[in-house]
Amino acid sequence: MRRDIFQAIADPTRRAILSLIALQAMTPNALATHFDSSRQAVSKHIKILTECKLIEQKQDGREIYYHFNPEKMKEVDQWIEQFRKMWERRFDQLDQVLLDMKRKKKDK
Amino acid sequence: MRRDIFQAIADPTRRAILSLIALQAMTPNALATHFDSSRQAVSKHIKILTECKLIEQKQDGREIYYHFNPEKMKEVDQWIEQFRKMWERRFDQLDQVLLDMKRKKKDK
DNA sequence: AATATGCGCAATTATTCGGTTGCGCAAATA
DNA sequence: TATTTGCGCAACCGAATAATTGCGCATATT
Repeated sequence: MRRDIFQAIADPTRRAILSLIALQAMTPNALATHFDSSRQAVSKHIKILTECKLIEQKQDGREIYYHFNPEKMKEVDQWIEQFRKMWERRFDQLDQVLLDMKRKKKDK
Repeated sequence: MRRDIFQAIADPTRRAILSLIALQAMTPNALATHFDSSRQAVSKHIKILTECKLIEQKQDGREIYYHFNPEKMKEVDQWIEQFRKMWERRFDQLDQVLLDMKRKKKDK
């Protein structure tokens, strides 16, 4: 059973769940109203998200509120980090091109 | 056939391929030497990465060099963006706590 | 020209995934 | 106390995945 964050956010429904929960903690039933699939289907997604610590539960009577855990999402950000400099560098290069164009224009 | 970036980076082998190619464009054979699985298995991953534009091919004789496309990876970063403020806010709160502690210490 | 190499494609297979349905249990409500 | 409600768990099913194997086709190399 692979249960890492990348596999967790691979599913569009789970990404939607995360976006919703990030705004406000919700119960499985409340979440399910936002989707076409059944409560159980949503609950399965919730289980996966919980197992990889992207969300956390907090019992309140018979209701369970699921909260978003930003710290875990950081891990994705950290993986992206190795590539970030590449598109930023490309941006710098574009800046350079624009500067060169300006210079040429001035030289005319 | 779902072919979005999130599904593409869900596989650990594909993530490794991306990390390697980001450093230097490579051929399928060169890539395959880094993994236990066969060249064909690696080629399949390459195909998926190509289909969702995370990498691009450049033919050179009978060899095909695959390059990393940072622009596409940006899309993941943009999705993460909606959560970033949450862990940054939490960081701010920690700062606040530290400031409060300092103040209390001074008051003593 | 004959052989070797690099590669993509197609068929096959075992495993995983996302979904539904049915169940049982505890908490709320009548 | 009887019923309803919120929820997790287990069994099952079809579709998708990841990997292997075998093939054919170009481009190099001999």
